Amino acid sequence: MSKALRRPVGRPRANKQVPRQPAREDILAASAELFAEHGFKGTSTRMIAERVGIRQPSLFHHFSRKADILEALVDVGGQRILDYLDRIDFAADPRVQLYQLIAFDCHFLLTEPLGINKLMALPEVRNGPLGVSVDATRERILDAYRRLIAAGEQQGYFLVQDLDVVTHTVFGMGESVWSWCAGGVDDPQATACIIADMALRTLLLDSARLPEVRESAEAIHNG
Amino acid sequence: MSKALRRPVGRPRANKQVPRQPAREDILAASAELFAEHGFKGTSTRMIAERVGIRQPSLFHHFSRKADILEALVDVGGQRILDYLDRIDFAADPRVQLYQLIAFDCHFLLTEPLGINKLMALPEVRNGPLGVSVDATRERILDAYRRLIAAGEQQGYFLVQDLDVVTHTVFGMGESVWSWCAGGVDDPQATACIIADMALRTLLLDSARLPEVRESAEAIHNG
DNA sequence: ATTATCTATAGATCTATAGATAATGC
DNA sequence: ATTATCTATAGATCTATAGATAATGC
Repeated sequence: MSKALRRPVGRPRANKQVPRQPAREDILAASAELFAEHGFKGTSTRMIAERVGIRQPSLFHHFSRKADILEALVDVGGQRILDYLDRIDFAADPRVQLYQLIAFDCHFLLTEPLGINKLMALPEVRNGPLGVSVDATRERILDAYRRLIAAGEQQGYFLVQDLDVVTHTVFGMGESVWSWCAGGVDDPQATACIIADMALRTLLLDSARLPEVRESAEAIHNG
Repeated sequence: MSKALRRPVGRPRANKQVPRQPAREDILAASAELFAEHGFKGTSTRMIAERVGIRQPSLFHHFSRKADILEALVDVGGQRILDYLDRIDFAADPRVQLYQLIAFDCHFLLTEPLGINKLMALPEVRNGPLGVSVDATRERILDAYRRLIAAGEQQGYFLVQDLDVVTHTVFGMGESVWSWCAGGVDDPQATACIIADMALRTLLLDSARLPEVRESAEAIHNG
């Protein structure tokens, strides 16, 4: 008998279906979709439970408060990016590092299965009790962008009129994918490169150097 | 006696304060702030009423459903932009027209008093019953961007790798201001120009021409 | 014994309606 | 007479708890 068909521990579900993955995973996936569509307050625990295929109070066996579900989702999303930031080499060519950062950011947002990017726009995430940790994460990402852009300017590669405005705008170029890629995108890698290209053109004094920056970035990425 | 001190028609408010502007205006302003901070569902009619200084059921004298408040707010924001779109001259130099569109968009988002831009990110606006009209507005704005970018490419001014990706990203550069200008910005006009500059550099094959584009845009704007 | 679910429900909201009331306008 | 507010409240949620139950594990 395959393990998947074996009845799991615990009372069977009312709908008699056997879950194919742990309920916790199902809850997170269902909640991510619903929160993105209806907002946190606009999604009732009943709606989540219904999509998962359990009764509403059963949710509380896995998460003791509704807000904990949102918190778990946001944590997952933040961690992946923070891990990447730690691998940036701030001593290397800032043009190449920035290209890679933007491409990674876009690619992550385009491929991450739970659509966590959309959750970051929820007022409950930005202003709610989670606000503190989300803001800290966001600030760390922005800071990486800011440092790379400032370094590129100092080394004479970039034209920067106002560091803060430029940083936020470049950051926004990557983030903006979530607002329209809802249905996903054919080739996330290619899209990420187009956006990274555009971001670099925004900054480079000599945009003729873009091809070599792109090549270096891809060489390191693949090597 | 000044008109402001004269008691208005109707039963006095429980807090005994005399309103200085029509209740309807107060309700819209209070709701815009609260919706942006807590989301639509996360804002109760009681919270709105409290901020306005009236009792909760009194709201329904001005708006018969809570959703009507949100709808009124979104309509105001959309109309200003749509009016601008009608004034675009698609026969003129697309570089200049695009520069002006981006600058207008940013400037509007940075100065519009109710912060309506933030409301556009609410799931209830994007996916709710209002979705239809909001999507139509958004699509019309995107279409203006798309047409100008395509025209610029055809006339040999712009480099466009993928019209859709480029259009959304350029559009997103303007929109991204709402995510960080929460507290407002010192010089909205200057910020709008920096962002329009960046957007054009993203597209221009020959970025040395940017100053003349900017000058033309400003000349028309002031003329 | 342990686990994951179930049923039933308490208690706290939240939206909107009904009908009274206290002003101004004429 | 008209207006904008008020008080009181119905009816519909929604979150979370309590305690029962139906599986597996040993």
